[in-house]
Amino acid sequence: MFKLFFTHINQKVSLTAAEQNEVKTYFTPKKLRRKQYLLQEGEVCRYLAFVEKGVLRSYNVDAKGGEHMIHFALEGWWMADTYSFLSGEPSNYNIDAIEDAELLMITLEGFEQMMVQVPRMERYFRILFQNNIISKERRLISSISYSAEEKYIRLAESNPQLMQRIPLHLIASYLGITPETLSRIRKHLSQKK
Amino acid sequence: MFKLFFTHINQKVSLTAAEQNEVKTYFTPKKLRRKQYLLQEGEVCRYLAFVEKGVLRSYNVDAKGGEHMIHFALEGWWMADTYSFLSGEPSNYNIDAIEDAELLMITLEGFEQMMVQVPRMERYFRILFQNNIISKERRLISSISYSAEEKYIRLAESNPQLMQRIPLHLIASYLGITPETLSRIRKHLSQKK
DNA sequence: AAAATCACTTGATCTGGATCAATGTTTTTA
DNA sequence: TAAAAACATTGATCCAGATCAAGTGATTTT
Repeated sequence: MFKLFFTHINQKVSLTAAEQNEVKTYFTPKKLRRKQYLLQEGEVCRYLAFVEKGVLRSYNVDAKGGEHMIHFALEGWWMADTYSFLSGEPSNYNIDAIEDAELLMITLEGFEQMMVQVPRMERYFRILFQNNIISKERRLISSISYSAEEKYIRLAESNPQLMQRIPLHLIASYLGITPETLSRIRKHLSQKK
Repeated sequence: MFKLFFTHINQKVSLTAAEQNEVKTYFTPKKLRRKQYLLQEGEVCRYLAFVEKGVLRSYNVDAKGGEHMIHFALEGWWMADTYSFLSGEPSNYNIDAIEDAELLMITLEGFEQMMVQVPRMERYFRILFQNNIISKERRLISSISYSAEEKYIRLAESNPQLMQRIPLHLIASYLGITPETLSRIRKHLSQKK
């Protein structure tokens, strides 16, 4: 269950066997069926989840009932509504599984305790957050400075795995464009080649 | 010089006098005149800078010569091209001063050493990065899901200080809209009231 | 295995915000 | 303190991408 988990962590910081055993105690495994919610709008996000298997997404619903996909997480990624998780305020987002998933979850209390007890995990998260900032920055710039077609190309290049795993209408939503526009972009790109 | 700096840090973690003295040794002060560059496109971003005074911005220049403002930093904020700073790759961005500024700067080597030597600073940055992720997420959602007018309102509400300090055409650029559109939005909003 | 829902495509039309252009205003620089 | 540069506003026009509408497979549900 913790195989992928420690592989990922040990890529950034090296934990001793003792540290690994301690870290394990903070996490609870959970299985999620396709379409099952991990978090629903209005609830407080109680868990930060590591995805061992499957795919999660987070999204919100606007005034007109339109869904906007905010994030996704494949194997090896983390998922939560960071704001709600850290502040304890109710979330504006939903998180559910796009594919059956296996998660390792930690509560905020567990997380904070672990930061104190296992300094190397604080390092791990500092580094993880650094990298997260870099990729959010990339997405932000994409979203502000590029055309719909360029956004799609940049995403497809930086995350080719996604295209296999996530339905196109969700990719469109993630890019902030409509499925119709994405369909036309893909048609256009395939004709070019 | 370090007054605001330690005020900010001590809001998140409490440093002892000894820790403060050690932390100081990693930082170099620097003054920047209005319009002076801290970083130019093509250079590696060698410093992470804390803004003691003044205002910085980062921006890039697109193929058509258009400038896109990516970030700004007022007093108490940090500024760098995170990606270039951490990876050592040349930056695609420029950073300069919008107002005369006083900075405290640290190199990557200094930063990494400080993370090891002063664990409480690693905690500080872990928390800083957490919060940074939350605000980037907010901006991202704004940019994907809201109209130009809503984006402006959200920014004005979450960062009222900005409106006083930063010229409107840069605010427009930060929001990913044109100055003309921003001008019309502001006219429209002022007529409403 | 029929019905319902979901995913994707294609076409026609509409629109928010961009672009182009001109003018006024404020700030900087020499 | 005059000239130049930067900033902001307003108007006219244009277009990338949204919206609306309809149709075709896939996949899920019963």
